[in-house]
Amino acid sequence: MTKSGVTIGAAAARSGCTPATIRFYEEGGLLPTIDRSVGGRRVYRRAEIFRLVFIRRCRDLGFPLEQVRALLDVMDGKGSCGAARSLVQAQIDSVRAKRAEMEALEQTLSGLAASCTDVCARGDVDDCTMMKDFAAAQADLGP
Amino acid sequence: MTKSGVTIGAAAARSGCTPATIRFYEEGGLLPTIDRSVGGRRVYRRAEIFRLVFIRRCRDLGFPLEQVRALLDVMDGKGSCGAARSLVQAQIDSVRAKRAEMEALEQTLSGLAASCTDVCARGDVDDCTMMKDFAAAQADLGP
DNA sequence: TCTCCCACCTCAAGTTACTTGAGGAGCAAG
DNA sequence: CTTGCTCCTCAAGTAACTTGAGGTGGGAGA
Repeated sequence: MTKSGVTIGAAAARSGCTPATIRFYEEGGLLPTIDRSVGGRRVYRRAEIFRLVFIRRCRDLGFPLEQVRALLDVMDGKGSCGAARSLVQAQIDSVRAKRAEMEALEQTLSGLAASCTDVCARGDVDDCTMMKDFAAAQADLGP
Repeated sequence: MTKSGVTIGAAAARSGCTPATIRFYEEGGLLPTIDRSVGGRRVYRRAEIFRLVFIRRCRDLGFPLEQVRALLDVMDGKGSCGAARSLVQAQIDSVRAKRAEMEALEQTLSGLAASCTDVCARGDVDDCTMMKDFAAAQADLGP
């Protein structure tokens, strides 16, 4: 039962990151310095892979790397639970705002497409109501 | 009634872009070559400002510049209405997918925050259920 | 054992859509 | 005529990676 380690490829497969991304994270200090094999290859153990999965999950949840760094600090005991909670709350707010924006976009775009589908019989640009609607939202341009 | 033109600052104010962004668009070919005053300053007229507003609106709707370019081609008569329609449809799909993703994120994050708020009395990391939950989603890491 | 090829290594540059900064010049007001 | 704002160009910086060039290592098949 030696501390068996795996190559960057295996770590990538297990964490859902690409090898290049993993190296990038290491360079950015999100991972500790990784041990190397005799041949100079990186050797990943459980703890590192866990950390990679954690990072990956945070990224999936939309956290920017800087905040992932802060969350890792919390995980490492270098920060308070409250700090993590407020990061998460901020992220919730941000996601909620983005979701609302997406809903509005979906509405607007659907409207554009619908007007086109209804009115434009052929593919003639001059008659395309959609392009007109695109422009219609454009308020006064001044003199 | 000469063709009165405005400076880049005024064009920026009217279009909602910044001067730097406008120059960037010009360099990227989204705008035609802009006339210059005697002193070498860019002079914007109605058509250009209209174009800027159009670009701005497309960007607000989430279109990447490459697709904005395609939509501008349509507006310029260099593309079919059908082409524009399929771009818009693709954008709708993309926005819809993103919105769904945002909803899921909101759920997940809210769950994390709630578990923390319920259980964690103080700001002690060791007791923070949230950080545990972050980790909990992490499946088997292999040997 | 030899050879092959894939996975790995480093370093540099490219991507998107801009933003920021340095260094210099026009232009209108006081 | 001097201030100070806006403008000019060119270069570099940003997030979060990805891609590519050029070179090494190591396990598998012949």
